[in-house]
Amino acid sequence: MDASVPAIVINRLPLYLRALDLMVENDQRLTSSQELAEWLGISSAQIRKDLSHFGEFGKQGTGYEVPFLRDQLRSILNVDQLWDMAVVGAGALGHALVNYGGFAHRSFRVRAVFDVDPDKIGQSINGMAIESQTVMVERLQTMEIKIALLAVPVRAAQHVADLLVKGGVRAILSYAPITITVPNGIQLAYIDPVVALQSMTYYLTPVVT
Amino acid sequence: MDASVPAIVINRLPLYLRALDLMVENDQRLTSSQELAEWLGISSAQIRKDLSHFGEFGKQGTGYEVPFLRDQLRSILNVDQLWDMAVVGAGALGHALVNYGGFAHRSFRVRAVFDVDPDKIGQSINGMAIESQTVMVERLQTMEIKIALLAVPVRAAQHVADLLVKGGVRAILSYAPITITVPNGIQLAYIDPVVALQSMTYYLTPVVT
DNA sequence: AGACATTTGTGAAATTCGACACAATCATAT
DNA sequence: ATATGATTGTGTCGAATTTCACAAATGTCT
Ligand SMILES: NC(=O)c1ccc[n+]([C@@H]2O[C@H](COP(=O)([O-])OP(=O)(O)OC[C@H]3O[C@@H](n4cnc5c(N)ncnc54)[C@H](O)[C@@H]3O)[C@@H](O)[C@H]2O)c1
Ligand SMILES: NC(=O)c1ccc[n+]([C@@H]2O[C@H](COP(=O)([O-])OP(=O)(O)OC[C@H]3O[C@@H](n4cnc5c(N)ncnc54)[C@H](O)[C@@H]3O)[C@@H](O)[C@H]2O)c1
Repeated sequence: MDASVPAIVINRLPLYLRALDLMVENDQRLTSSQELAEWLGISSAQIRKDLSHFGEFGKQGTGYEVPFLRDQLRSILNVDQLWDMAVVGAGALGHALVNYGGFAHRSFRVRAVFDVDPDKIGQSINGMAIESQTVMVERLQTMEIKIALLAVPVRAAQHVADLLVKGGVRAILSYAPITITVPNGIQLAYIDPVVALQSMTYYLTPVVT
Repeated sequence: MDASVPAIVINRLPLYLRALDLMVENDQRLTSSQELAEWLGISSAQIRKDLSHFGEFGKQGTGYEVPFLRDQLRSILNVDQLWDMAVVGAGALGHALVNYGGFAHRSFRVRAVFDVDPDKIGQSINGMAIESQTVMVERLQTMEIKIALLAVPVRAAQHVADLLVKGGVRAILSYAPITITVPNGIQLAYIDPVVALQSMTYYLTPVVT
């Protein structure tokens, strides 16, 4: 039970939770740090140490009760509630995100979509109307949306991020491949496939041509 | 010039490269570890240390020549060549990936798309025909594709990954939210927005209802 | 009941990583 | 020519992180 748990530990918890979700789906009752470790490709000691920051969840000689540990992790990560999200940018990626069926059972749902393109505004995706960016700040506030997925072009990303913060958003997951600046206390994460790819090509032998 | 550079260092290099690409676009000639550090939100010493693993690229009192450093990073990361990629799974996400215009100028391009759905096979995305998964292994080999983007449902992910490896693919970027097992030497990375979101909600105050 | 096999939680050791601080170097101005 | 200001590359150290290893606890088997 630490005062402050290292971010690197927090970043692993969702992976533990993901593995546990799968086990619950398969009606698996018990697991162990070793089983989790093998599945995730890390050491069992690390898993035990990580969990020990938050309490004692296992039983010696037995391991962990899967549904119990899952609930504990959900509670720790504040995903024992359903979080409403906004998607900004109703382009190719925005469409995929709004239609994505993988959010709901993992504690998130898209409740609003915004764009600037007049041709797109008013259209609907998955039964949800695309709203104008001009009403975004106000809508975010009234809907009390705290999380946004940013799927706009690079040139608009910082501006939109500023508006999101103005609308009361507290966490932004940006798909735009550019560094964004947000006030202290606002959570920010990036998803950039090219960054992931370029880390892998380092280890690949270049193609001889 | 180390024998083996820590993976954590390698993972930062693409971020440096991304920042440098932006500077090149703005015709900026010179930069410094300090400027890069501010932009990326890390310390300047870290950037210098990271780069020092590979050589001396800067000039004291001046900093780094932007185009030169960019080229060096490209060379280090093996992205001074264009890598061909396959996309597997022509669903919502697969479509967005195939249409994505952000790969080309960052050293990647999608050259093949595979799916199992008979309704989708034969259709084309962005001028590229969706091919049957039954010919995938063979096609990967003849096209000498070494990188794949995995955008299939969870239940198919491990099976498709096995096929990719059989086809000679050496690096897989999986969007399926499940752990995949690959042989030693095969690069594997994941993109899971929910994992990113759940790390952020840890820091958010739960909504009171 | 007692022996045995497991597995947790955690101090301690080992390792990895990042921050600091500064000599060396370069450009520029006077 | 010299002084000045800026910035790199790196040795050193402290902090952060991971691994080790084991006592304690639990369930099972005979
Ligand atoms: N498509 C992909 O697979 C993919 C992959 C990785 C990253 N990305 C990134 O995600 C972002 C979106 O990609 P995309 O392929 O969907 O692009 P896109 O061009 O298809 O869509 C962008 C959308 O954003 C809207 N937009 C522009 N300015 C806006 C603003 N100020 N406010 C609200 N909406 C605005 C546009 O009208 C458009 O509908 C880009 O930054 C891209 O680099 C995309
Ligand atoms: N859509 C998103 O924004 C999003 C976001 C994050 C992660 N994901 C993940 O990406 C994957 C794809 O998501 P999606 O929304 O595009 O789903 P989707 O259902 O729209 O598309 C999946 C496609 O994969 C094809 N497929 C199924 N089995 C296959 C096989 N064995 N070989 C080849 N193709 C096969 C299907 O025919 C379908 O076209 C899923 O694992 C999903 O969890 C999607």
